[in-house]
Amino acid sequence: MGRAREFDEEKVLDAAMQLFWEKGYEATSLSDLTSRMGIQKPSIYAAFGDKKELFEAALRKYMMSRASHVRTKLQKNPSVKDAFRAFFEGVIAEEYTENRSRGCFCINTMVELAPHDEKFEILTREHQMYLSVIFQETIERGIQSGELEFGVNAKALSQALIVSLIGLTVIMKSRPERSFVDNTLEVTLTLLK
Amino acid sequence: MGRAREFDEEKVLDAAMQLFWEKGYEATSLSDLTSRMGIQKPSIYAAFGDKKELFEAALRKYMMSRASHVRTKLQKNPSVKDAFRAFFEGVIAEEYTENRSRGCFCINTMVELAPHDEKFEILTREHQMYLSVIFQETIERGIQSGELEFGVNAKALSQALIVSLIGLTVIMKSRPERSFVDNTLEVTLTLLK
DNA sequence: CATTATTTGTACCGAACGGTAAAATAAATA
DNA sequence: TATTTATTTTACCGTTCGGTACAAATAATG
Repeated sequence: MGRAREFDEEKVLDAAMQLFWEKGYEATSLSDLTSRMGIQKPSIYAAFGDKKELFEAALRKYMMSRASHVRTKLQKNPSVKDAFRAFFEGVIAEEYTENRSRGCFCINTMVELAPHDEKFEILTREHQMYLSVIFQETIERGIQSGELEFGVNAKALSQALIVSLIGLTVIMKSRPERSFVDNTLEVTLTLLK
Repeated sequence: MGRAREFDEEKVLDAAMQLFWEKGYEATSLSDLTSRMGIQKPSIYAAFGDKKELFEAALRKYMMSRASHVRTKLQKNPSVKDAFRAFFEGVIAEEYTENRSRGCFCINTMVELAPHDEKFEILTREHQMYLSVIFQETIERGIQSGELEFGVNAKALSQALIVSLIGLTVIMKSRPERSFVDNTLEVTLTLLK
């Protein structure tokens, strides 16, 4: 019964995600969204609610796919040290390949919205904690395999690596010389020694 | 000749700085600014130009005072390790003391504007590079005094510390448990051996 | 085929946006 | 004191904002 929806909900949500990711919440207008999503405002409201709810849906979608990507990448390599190196190098390469860096949607939101909106404070914090657990599991795998020393504090170390990842992601938005991030990565990876 | 200005340019610029620092560029309206600065829009335009120019002036003022504060803090302590620890702990305490964290105005701008405005890409990058030189000089002082090993790569290490500082500042916006940042700090400081 | 239920496009809402013209005000100069 | 020059206040500009009422369009149901 009733007219069938003409758009793919996942497709248009993905378009909204890209836009919010690039421009942030405030700087993205509904008119920007209708162009990019290819549907009109009433369709957006019917499917996702108001602008903030659409933003939240887009952010959740990002976080899901991001966490899964991180887990996959870290599990791919039998060596934990190599896995972290490859992961960080991948993040760096991505930013330096694209003409303009998008960084991380979650980090952008942590800066723009978390201090003024408790919902996003919680949402972004939980995502970072989740990533840090993925890091921790990887480190524990390295301890188990004997690649890392038995005495390593997996939790603290994983948290420090998350913080470095955030710092790297953020400073790359200012396009520092490549040597800056390369130096940083080398020093940071010595924490796994 | 002519009517004298009734407001203190430094005072009202400082008020604008606080506001932009808290809310960012897009989310701060001219109406917000007139309330906080205590002057009307034409006075703002006469003294500072348009919204972006006012923002830039506010950011420059912030960066100056920030760099000077960092230099002072690091120079105060004869021990380089203690100096870095005290500095990082100060940054952390500041965020956890205030009800809502403002973070760092420069970092906020790096996230919000640097990817879409080359002027702010350069401005924020140069500030971070300047801070990293201050870090580097401090580390070199530690090498000279014998507190740090002679073989330490002062430049790379200072860059890694800057990245950790950025990461810490950003993640605190999501109000993680105190143990998270404490762990991170302990691990990060091991880089100074 | 007529009815019903839903989505679509259009057109519009009041409010807020960044920015400015112009008159009123006040200080310094002549 | 009259004039000049700059600043302040007020009122307003056109545009865009997020959001919605409404009617045309379209699909499934009876």
